[in-house]
Amino acid sequence: MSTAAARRRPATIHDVAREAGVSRGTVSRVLNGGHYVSPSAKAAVDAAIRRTGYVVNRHARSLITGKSDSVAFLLTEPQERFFEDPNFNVLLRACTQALAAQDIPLLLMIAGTEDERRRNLRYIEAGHVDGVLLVSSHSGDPVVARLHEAGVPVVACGKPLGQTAKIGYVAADDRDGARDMVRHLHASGRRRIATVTGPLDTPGGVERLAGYRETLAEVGLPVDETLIAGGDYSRASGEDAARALLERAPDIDAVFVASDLMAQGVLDTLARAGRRVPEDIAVGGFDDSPAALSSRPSLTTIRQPWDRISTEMVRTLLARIAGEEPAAVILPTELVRRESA
Amino acid sequence: MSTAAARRRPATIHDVAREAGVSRGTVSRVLNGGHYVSPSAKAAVDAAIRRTGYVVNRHARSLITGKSDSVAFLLTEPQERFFEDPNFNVLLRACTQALAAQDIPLLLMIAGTEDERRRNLRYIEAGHVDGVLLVSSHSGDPVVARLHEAGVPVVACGKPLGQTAKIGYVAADDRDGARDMVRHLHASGRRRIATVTGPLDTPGGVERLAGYRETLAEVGLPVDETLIAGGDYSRASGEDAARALLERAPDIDAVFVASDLMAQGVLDTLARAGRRVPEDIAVGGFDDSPAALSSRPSLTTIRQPWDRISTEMVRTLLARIAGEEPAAVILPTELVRRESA
DNA sequence: TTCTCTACTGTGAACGCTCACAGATGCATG
DNA sequence: CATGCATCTGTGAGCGTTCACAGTAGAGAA
Repeated sequence: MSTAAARRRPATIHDVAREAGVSRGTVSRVLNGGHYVSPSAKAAVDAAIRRTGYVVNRHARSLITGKSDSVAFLLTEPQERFFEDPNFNVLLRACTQALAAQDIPLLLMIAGTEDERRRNLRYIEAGHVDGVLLVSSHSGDPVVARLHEAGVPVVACGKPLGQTAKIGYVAADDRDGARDMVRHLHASGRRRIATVTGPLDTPGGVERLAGYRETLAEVGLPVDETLIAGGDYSRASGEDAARALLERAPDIDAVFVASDLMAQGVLDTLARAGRRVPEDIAVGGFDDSPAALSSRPSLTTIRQPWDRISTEMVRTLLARIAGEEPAAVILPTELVRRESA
Repeated sequence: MSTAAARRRPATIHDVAREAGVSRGTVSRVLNGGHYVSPSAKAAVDAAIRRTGYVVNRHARSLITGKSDSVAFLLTEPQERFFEDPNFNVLLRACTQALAAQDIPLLLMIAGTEDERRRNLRYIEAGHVDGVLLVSSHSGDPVVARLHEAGVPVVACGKPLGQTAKIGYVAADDRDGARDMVRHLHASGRRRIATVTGPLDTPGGVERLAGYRETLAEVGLPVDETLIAGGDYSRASGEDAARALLERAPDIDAVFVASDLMAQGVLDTLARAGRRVPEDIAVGGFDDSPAALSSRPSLTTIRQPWDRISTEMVRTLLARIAGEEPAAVILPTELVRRESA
């Protein structure tokens, strides 16, 4: 403490009690809702708190209550996703702020490697957090089962695939979003509509493909398997998929791409192949990420309500912590029309 | 606890002691380095810990040690930056992992609004975290002074501007990076080298401009103020700046842009104005963000060593917490040659 | 009056850990 | 044989809360 002001010993509930001329118990009651406290006592305590600058010691509180009043944001993605996907930013930020509004700190945990996974699970299972906001897309993630087994309240972002356990989750209506996009492409006169899927071990990948299939059937278009190319949400995989599609089916007039990032790759490949967008081929993305606006042409896409997803995740998790049953929340998406379709 | 396995009462240090046939004190010593513990006792305790699945209760520990063994990552940026800037992702992720390696959780705090700022400061000043990794670029941020005053160890990302207090920080060598880029442009034959600056109340903005000026002087080129256009790191500001430059000095043959995002805007404007890159005008960026690779043409840029910045921030902060004096760490940048220059 | 009920208040006992201290043991030294 | 020292071990106190409980006072009912 040589260069900075020394840290004073912070005021305790005892100091406040003495200052206010009441007992610890009364101060504690004021702190926790103020029931069974006379107005005069409450006023005295409030004043004493202000005068002393008292802030509860959460460690002491947690020690006795057995709750930590904190929540983990656990990411079990391979690292690249976290980098590339701009949605994580929004999600993380909105969750942090929704929690901050309730004075609950968010612990960020990243479990990329097996070692990190073990360490984080250990921490969580030790009861150091009251609940977990889980971002994990791959099918059959062992972390999900482990957390459930340990009895830790969990809310996932997106429906956890391949889980027997009943886990609460919040997700955008991927299937409906895909339907909207394909309907839009069809309504604008396209008849050879291809798709680039996301990874099929993720809920988004599966659902968006399902929506694509359903809509083709609905409008009476044949589902042609050569029009379906697989991607992994990365830009590069979009380029590859578009190349494959152009080769297998040069007559396509539209592509529904399961993410904006891949759509950028598709646009690149199409440009290189001399196809004009949207004149020759319409392209629809998914996510409404910043990339959608900055790409050339700008992307028609499906907006996922990330801010609402975040607040719902937090709300659902807090309810779960309070003892409610796990629930699934599906939120509507929105078609955003721009230049590419 | 209806749907999930009930949470068992976790093992305490007492349980371990009984299981190992020693006292609490001995277990505690094993937990904290194992000094003054006989090999046989240590072995018994280790075995007992494994058998009971014991994990320390950090709340109890913190209550007596007065330390929290956690660190805050505090962001006092206006929100947009957090979204747009891909560097935050890398920084945040690397910090989380560097801390995780020491078993120190990271609390994510975002102080966009005044209310959030107050809340977070209150939390930090109450001693709920041992130190703060601070990301705040604007000059004279009151948060910096407040934290310093409260005696909380702080390490900033980038030199804090307009602070009288001595704050430790870690930064890339912005000035040197700018020098490298301008030298590179000069070496490739360019003689009318313009620049688009970052916001001049941020260290990056100031230093990169300084590097630009120094290098022009060094190679004997006149510093022409009409060749300097201001930006705010956003893509849109890059477009505007490029337009202004083309108008004021149509004969420029190179632009050093202080961020990749702005450089993308510059590329857009140049393309619209019919200038070819790099044939007519060379463009150099800064950051080596993903955008640099995906832009067309790909951007020659300056890589900031974000992974090293992160690990150094963590290392410095932990040292600071351990009582060392605040230090400044400047890390070298690297020129990445691509198509645009 | 006496009893009951409600509103309020204070007190001791935890929560699980670390730290200081006291004590024990063994070995080298005087 | 006493003394010192280093190594090892157990014990009690206390960190700052909350919670259960006991207790007081006053109002209203019997």
